[in-house]
Amino acid sequence: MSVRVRFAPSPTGFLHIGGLRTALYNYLFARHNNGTFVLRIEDTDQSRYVEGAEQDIIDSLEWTGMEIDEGPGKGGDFGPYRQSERKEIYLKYAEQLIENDQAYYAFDTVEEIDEMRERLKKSGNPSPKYDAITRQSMKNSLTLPKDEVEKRLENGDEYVVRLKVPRKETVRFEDEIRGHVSFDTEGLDDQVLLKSDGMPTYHLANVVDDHTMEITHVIRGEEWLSSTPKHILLYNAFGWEAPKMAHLPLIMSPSGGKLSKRKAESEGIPVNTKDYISGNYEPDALVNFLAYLGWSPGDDSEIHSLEELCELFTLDRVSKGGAVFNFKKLMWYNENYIREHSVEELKPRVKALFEESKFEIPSNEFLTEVIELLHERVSKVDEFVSMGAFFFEAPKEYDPNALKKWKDDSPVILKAYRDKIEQLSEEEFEAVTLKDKIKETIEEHEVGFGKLMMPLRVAVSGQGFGPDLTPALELIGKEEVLKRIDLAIEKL
RNA sequence: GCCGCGUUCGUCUAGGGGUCCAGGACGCCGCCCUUUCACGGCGGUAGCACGGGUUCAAAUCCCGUACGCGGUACCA
Repeated sequence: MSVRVRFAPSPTGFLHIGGLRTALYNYLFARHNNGTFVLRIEDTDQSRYVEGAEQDIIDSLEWTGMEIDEGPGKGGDFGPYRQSERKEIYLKYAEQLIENDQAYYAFDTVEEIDEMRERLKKSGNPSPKYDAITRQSMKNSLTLPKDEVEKRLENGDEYVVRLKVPRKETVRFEDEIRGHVSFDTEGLDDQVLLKSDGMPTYHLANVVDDHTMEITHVIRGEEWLSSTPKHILLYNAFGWEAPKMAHLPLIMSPSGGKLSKRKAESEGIPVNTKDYISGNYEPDALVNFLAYLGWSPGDDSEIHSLEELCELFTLDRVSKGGAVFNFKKLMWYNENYIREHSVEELKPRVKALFEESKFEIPSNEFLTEVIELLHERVSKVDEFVSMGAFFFEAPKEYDPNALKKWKDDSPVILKAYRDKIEQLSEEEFEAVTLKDKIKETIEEHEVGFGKLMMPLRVAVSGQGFGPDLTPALELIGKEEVLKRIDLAIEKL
């Protein structure tokens, strides 16, 4: 049987970076096995539905280069791929379970259930459940006379369908990542399968869909591990074979705990995929980084394209423990990929960014040189703009940090250099010559290289770091360079 | 509380009983290259949570403890 996996996010907001990794692992697994990657939208909670979330998910996947084989908008033989559009299917299966005495109608109101929990808590039960014991004293089709149940259903009374969880049984399953896992049903409650609004809960929908969509491997986050026994019970109740299960370690925040929006962002980590898109990160860097958060190919390699990752990925190499999101490592990946990309590849994106910032690009050659000069120095593609703005305009202000290098004798030395290069013709105003003049100047003043270099850099760029200086001067041009030096001497 | 899952350098990880006084990567530190900023190269720092077994031999297997994380909803 060919491999079929699904990424099944719920459209309750923008795609979380953890969700993206889950998608990635599913995708890699699918491609590695020549299988099918399905996108399924789990929109069964109408109260949490967020407009645009589904599109955000699709856009995010596309940005990273993951191709969806089946899904909403894409089609496929197992649709529809939105759970809200499959409502009748779940109803049918829920009724089937009731018929087979595997599930039952329950008419209790939320208040009545709360009351029951309160009561049990008071009498010393720390974790009251709607289970094999308590269901006997609740209002459901197991306790109510048959005709009353029918009457209530006919009247359109609100009800839910609950799974009849056996009282004392051990549910065992083999997790592809964790190995043998077992739970006692005693700790489970009679899971609601069908909500009173007619929508299925995640548990029912996911089991029905995974089965009817012929999913072979369920690869999802560890937060689902605890509900897996309910799912296994459901597969058994239907008489279906359960797919293979693989529970991924969670991505943690540097301060510990699940990488939640609030926590992550307070620690400087963007949490939504769209933040990485708008933040101009390299998609292949993010993918590479995410792939290695909880997985490794087992050798000493670090850099792999999506295609290579597909080739390398196997579930048995996924680690079990949670993985802390290491932002600096992401940035390392990002730098790496920027350097790997050629100037030509980078150019359209950099051009757009400059234009966004209202800089006028004099010529294609000019832009090429700017990119070349900065290529090895930027961590993120938008830094071409922040770091390279001075190619386009005089610094508006001087970085206070860089100004520490501006000493009392700086104006004198700088002035000397200025007067030297002023003698140069336009044609002579090129990097090598400019560098020679620097040498001349420092020799005459008997100072070190930095004594001139740093003030010059500050005067021209406003910063203490940046591209190779003399080629930058050449690119900016004689007139403008002289102007900036004069301005700096005057202002500083 | 209860249930479950985890635990190798600060972080991501390699490591399936001897070849491990534990390897790689990020970070950090130093040196080299560069009379600037970087890239790059080289080197260093630092870890098997703890306690008991099993075994000639344990990071590796078993049991406990601690700690962490997850779940415990008509949310997914």
